[in-house]
Amino acid sequence: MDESLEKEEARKQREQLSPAERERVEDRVSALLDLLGKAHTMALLREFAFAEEPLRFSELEESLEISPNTLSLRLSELVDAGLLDRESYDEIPPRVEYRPTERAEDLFPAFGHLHRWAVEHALEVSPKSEQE
Amino acid sequence: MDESLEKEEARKQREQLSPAERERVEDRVSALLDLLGKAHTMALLREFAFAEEPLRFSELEESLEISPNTLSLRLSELVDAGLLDRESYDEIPPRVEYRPTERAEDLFPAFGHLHRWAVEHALEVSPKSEQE
DNA sequence: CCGCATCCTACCGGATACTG
DNA sequence: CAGTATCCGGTAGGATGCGG
Repeated sequence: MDESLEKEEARKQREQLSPAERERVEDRVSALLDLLGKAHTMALLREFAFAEEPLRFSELEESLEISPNTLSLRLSELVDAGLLDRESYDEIPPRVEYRPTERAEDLFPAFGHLHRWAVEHALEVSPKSEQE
Repeated sequence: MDESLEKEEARKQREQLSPAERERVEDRVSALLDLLGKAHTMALLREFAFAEEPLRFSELEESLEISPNTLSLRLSELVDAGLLDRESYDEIPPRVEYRPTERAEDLFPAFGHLHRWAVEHALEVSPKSEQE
């Protein structure tokens, strides 16, 4: 079975890290998934993943259906997390632009992986007798 | 720039899917991250990712610090999602074993990707005056 | 040993109205 | 335009105790 092989490799990868490092990394992953698991975060990042242009508050507010309250919160979380850069121009009317950081760009391929997984597998949310 | 290249590829990948399919896939990813973002879920799956043996309720209850209530909930969510199989043996004392499904095994490499990302990048949880 | 039932609290996220 | 302020219902998840 090459499941075992993959597992082996994962294990090796993992053991190359010192226990302290390993914990730090695992905490990071948890923190990341914690963030990604919040409402709209993925949808938000998807917008940025496929946009060439920086995006503005009201653009996002429209294209996703999300209350300004929550949008504001999510955006600042993502900025704090270092996944988005926020640039505000002091004009009238005010203009604020968000763009993904390199760190976020590095993350997008990982989404690709999840995306690929999702093409073939789904979580069984609907208890019908459909898959496999 | 090969960021653009990656983005290009992602875009292509994405456009090969019909709009309907695309939405289904994106919903799946969201559902997945929704689940993974919940408390303890990642820690739980990590246990299974590195275990050769099936795991039992009380093992998990100890190795992670999690109330039986929540553990039970998470486990059944994962079972419902088709990521874990639950096998209960009618013995005395009762024995229940959980093991990852193939679908979960297919997911673990994606974790590897996130793991690798986390080795080099962290979310900036400690924001001081270090940017700009 | 496994894990559900119950209770209880904290926080999340939506709606709406308002300000620089 | 880009948010903040306020209110409020829903739910997540910890603690505890009991049942199979």
